[in-house]
Amino acid sequence: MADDAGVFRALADPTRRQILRDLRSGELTAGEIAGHFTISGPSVSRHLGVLKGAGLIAERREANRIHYSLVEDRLALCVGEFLSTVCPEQVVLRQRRKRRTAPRHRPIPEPKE
Amino acid sequence: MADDAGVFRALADPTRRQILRDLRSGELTAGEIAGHFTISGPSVSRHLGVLKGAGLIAERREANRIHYSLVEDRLALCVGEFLSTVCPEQVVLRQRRKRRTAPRHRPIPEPKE
DNA sequence: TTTGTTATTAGCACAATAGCTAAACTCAAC
DNA sequence: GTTGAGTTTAGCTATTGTGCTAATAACAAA
Repeated sequence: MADDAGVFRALADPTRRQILRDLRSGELTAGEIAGHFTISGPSVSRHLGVLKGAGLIAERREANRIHYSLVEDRLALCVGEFLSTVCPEQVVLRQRRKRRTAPRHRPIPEPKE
Repeated sequence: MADDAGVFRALADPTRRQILRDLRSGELTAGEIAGHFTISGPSVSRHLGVLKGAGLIAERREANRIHYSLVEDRLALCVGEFLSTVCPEQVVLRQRRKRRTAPRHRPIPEPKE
C-alpha cells in the first residue's frame, strides 16, 4: 500500500476534502454526498471514484444505493507518515495497533514513488 | 493564512513532496535542490515557486544564490488540522503554545499571512 | 415488462499543470 | 563595462483534471 501519490493527488481537490470531512460522521450514500454540493451528480461520482482509487473510502452496495465510508487508517497513515518525515516535532501519529514485531524507533521509512 | 487549498495542491506533486523532505535537513540553495532531480532547473524553480506560494518554504537571498528553507509550522498546521478533522483519533497535532514572552532557542513561529 | 430511482460511465470542452528550451535577470569578479 | 555562475521568467507543447450532458446499468415496485 505504498501508493502515497494517489492519496495526495486525491487530497488536492477541495470537493474531495469536503467529502472526507462529511464522511467523518458516518456512512453516506452517493446521493447524500452529492446533495452537499452544487456540482452535478456525475462529477461527484467521479470524485468518489478518485477517493476510492486512493483507498481513502470504501463502498457498500445495498439495493440501489451505494454507501460510502472512510477507510479508517488510510489517510492518517499516508499523510501522517509524510508529516512525520517533514515535521516530526509537530505531529504525532497515534499508534493504533499493537506491534507483534519489535517496535521500530526509527519512524521514517524510505520514501518511494 | 486560511489558504489550505494552496498547500494541498502543492503537496499533490511528488517532486514537491521530495523537495520538502530534502529541506528537512536544513536550508538548501535552488541549485542544490535541483541537483537531486533529473528534471530541468527551470522546472524545479517553478516547483519552488509553488511551494513558496503555498507558504511552505521561505527564501533567503545571499549574493547570487537563493537559499530555501521550510516554514516551520505551515505544513503541520494546515495538514494536521485537516487530519484532526477527518481522523482525530489517529493523529495528534502537537500544541505549540503561543509565546508572548521572549523566544527560546527555536526560530520564531511567524504569525504571517 | 414497464416505470422510477439511484448511481455510474462515456464523450466532450476547457482550464490547469508540468515538462522543455531560450531569454532575461542578479550579482561577483575581472 | 564584460563575463560567468546561479536562478527565474517567458513561451510553447503535451498531459491531466474537472465540469457538463446524455446514455447506460442496477434494482424495486407495480
